[in-house]
Amino acid sequence: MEHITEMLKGVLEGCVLEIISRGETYGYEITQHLRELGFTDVVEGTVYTITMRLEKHNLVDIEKKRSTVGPPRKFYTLNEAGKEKLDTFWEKWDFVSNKINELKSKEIKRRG
Amino acid sequence: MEHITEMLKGVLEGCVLEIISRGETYGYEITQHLRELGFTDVVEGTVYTITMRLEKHNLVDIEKKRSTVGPPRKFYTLNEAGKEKLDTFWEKWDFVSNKINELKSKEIKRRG
DNA sequence: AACACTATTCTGCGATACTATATACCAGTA
DNA sequence: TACTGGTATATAGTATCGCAGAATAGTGTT
Repeated sequence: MEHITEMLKGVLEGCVLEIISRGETYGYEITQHLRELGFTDVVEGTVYTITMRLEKHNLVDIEKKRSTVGPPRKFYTLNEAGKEKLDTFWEKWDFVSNKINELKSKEIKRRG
Repeated sequence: MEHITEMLKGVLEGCVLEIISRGETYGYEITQHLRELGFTDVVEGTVYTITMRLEKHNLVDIEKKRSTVGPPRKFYTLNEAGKEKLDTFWEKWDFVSNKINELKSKEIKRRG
């Protein structure tokens, strides 16, 4: 699926939070998870801007570890604030997606 | 529900297209529909920028009609291009929302 | 050395929704 | 007449977010 850029706004960060919540991981690996999920066009730069934002907002803890296959990796884990942010994200997601599916399936009340 | 601004990016236009597809309507009324749907914080200005975009992209036909309760209304109907855009929107929505719900519910494959 | 692969970092851009405001039209009321 | 409130379009400016594209940096292989 292509050209879903705009539709990903506001949800990609939530997806990254969710992925990090499953266990410590780093940017490059997050990108691969997203691609496997089906968001095949996501590139490293995009994920980088998100992880940078998570750092800036103090939602993650960071640990740098050496790798045998390349430069050091920055491993992320969610801290308490990050977990709260993730919970809030899913609440918003449920709300918005329910409303949109409602619109998709239901008749609209028309005024006289 | 508040602060869902970013999550609405990319879907609000689709919602407006869907609302117009149900029958000719105008900006102010579209805003009210969205508010009734649950997007209570959507304001006229936001919808206006969307309808202007639809006009610019030639997705709607326009008819100006007088009103007994205020200034003239600009009624919109979807043209063929608009209907195609709407179909594409729902395809993208189904794709994205399925993927995200998948992420929400499933385990992630972890590599060794 | 040269190359391939992994991985992070950086910067500027375009698209979108929001804020705030201005303008205009009409009805009802004092 | 003047005022108020609801209806309705229009516009300028701002912030956020994902993307494109490239640079940089380690490590192992040839």
